[in-house]
Amino acid sequence: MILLDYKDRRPIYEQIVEKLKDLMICGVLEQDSQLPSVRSLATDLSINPNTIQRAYMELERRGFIYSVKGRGSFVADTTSILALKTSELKNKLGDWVEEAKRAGIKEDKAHSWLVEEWINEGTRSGGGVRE
Amino acid sequence: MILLDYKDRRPIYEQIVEKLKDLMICGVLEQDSQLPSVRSLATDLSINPNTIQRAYMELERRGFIYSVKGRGSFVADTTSILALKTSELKNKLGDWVEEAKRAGIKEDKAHSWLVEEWINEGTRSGGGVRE
Amino acid sequence: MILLDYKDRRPIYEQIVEKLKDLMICGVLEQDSQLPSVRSLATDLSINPNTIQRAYMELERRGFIYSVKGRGSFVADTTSILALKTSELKNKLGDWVEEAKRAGIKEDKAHSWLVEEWINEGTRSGGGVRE
Amino acid sequence: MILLDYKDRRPIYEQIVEKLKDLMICGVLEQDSQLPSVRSLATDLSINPNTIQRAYMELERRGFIYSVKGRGSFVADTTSILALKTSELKNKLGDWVEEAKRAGIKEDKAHSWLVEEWINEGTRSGGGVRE
DNA sequence: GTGGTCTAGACCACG
DNA sequence: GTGGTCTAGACCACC
Repeated sequence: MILLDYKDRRPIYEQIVEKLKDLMICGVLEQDSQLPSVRSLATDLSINPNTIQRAYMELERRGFIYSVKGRGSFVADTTSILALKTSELKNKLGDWVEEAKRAGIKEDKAHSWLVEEWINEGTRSGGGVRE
Repeated sequence: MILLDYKDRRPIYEQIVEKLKDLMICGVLEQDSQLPSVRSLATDLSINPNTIQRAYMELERRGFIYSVKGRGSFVADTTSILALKTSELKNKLGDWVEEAKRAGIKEDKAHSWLVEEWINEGTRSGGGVRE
Repeated sequence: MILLDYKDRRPIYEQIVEKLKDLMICGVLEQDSQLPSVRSLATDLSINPNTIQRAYMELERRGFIYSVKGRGSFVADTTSILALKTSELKNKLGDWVEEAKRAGIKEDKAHSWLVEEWINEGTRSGGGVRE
Repeated sequence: MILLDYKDRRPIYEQIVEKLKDLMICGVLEQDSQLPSVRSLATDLSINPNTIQRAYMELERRGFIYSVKGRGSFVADTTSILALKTSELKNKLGDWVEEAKRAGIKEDKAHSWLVEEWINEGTRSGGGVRE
């Protein structure tokens, strides 16, 4: 379900956080359903349980999951998860706009790029450009 | 000319790279004009010369500047610089689109956000999303 | 009669302790009336009997109930229960005051907050501060 | 500067977080001043550096400090720190009020307790009542 | 069995 | 030197 990329500069635990966040948003992981246990996911990915623990801690901090000692970790309210994600995305676009403006990009150019990129179905390698 | 933000999580050398890139794109630093020497910029910013060295190395690797041993570092062909920057920006937008699609954002929603964010003149603090 | 909140970080047995304490103070559970048996309450809440056992043990330790081997558990003297609860509350306020003082809060500020918070009827979500 | 209480049920890293937060609020640690390094504080308290690391991470997350790789950790903007702390305290008082209401405490009673507890100068043992 | 905390020691990126 | 990440293995609280 999760594939780690060791060439990626981002820490392992962050990759896990992002991937699980995506799975929750896409609806693969349903509300209040149980996540794999810290230990089992660790052995599945052949990494240390502490790394998973850290990822889960981060997800709980951001309100995506809730953990119950002795029982497990569970997916939080999915509607609020979607709201969180949407707000994140809008912020990211705002950052991009700011950068594009500084580089002298015009608004209509940006719109035409947006159209163009929207068509590209899975053309890119995946996971972000390391410029 | 350059202001460092130590609260920024990005490494210092990366901040310098970005800032110099911006200055070249905006036309403040003209083609073939000489960049400040490693040592002088280091003392100006009161940081370690190694850090400047690393920034210049990075800029040369990406094709934004060229260095001549014993003479200094110079701004590369600005048209190609602009092309590089433009391509970077487009890639970033592509990454964003991919992420937005995964989150179920519709294309017209994205366009309306783009319009909205384009209006916001300097509303955001600057430097990246602390999600 | 009791609703468990698995999202709450506090252990289940502690939630039960608190809830039963509240019910005794409010007078829903009268003095010397019998509490539900460990097994029946466990099946009602669909949790492990051990957890109920632990909650009852805790309540007896604190003097809120008394157990008779082979007969069941019973509500203790409600006046002393109220006294216990009152003393607990006063201690908690004392802790708060100490913390507020350290933070430089003035006494009249605290009083005005108290007035303000007293008006808020059920505004807060319940269960503790996620600071 | 920091005293750990191993009898305290709270984790070590949380004690450190609270203590440092207090020191920043009281003004002992001034804005932008450097905190002891992860390693030095660890040896000072004779605990593992990872524990300090976690405390610092938590403080950064909450906006009390900022960390720069290779340079150190520093006290964030103290005015916003005070605002954060004030909001936390008000929330805690709100929780207390809710509990007091449930226990049938009257508002004037609460005010008289507040006055009373405010007078008690350091009477209590320190650190919170384990009921 | 579960999550949570702590220790010990390693390696990396940064300055 | 600094902070940050990861591993390995231990112990605790809870269910």
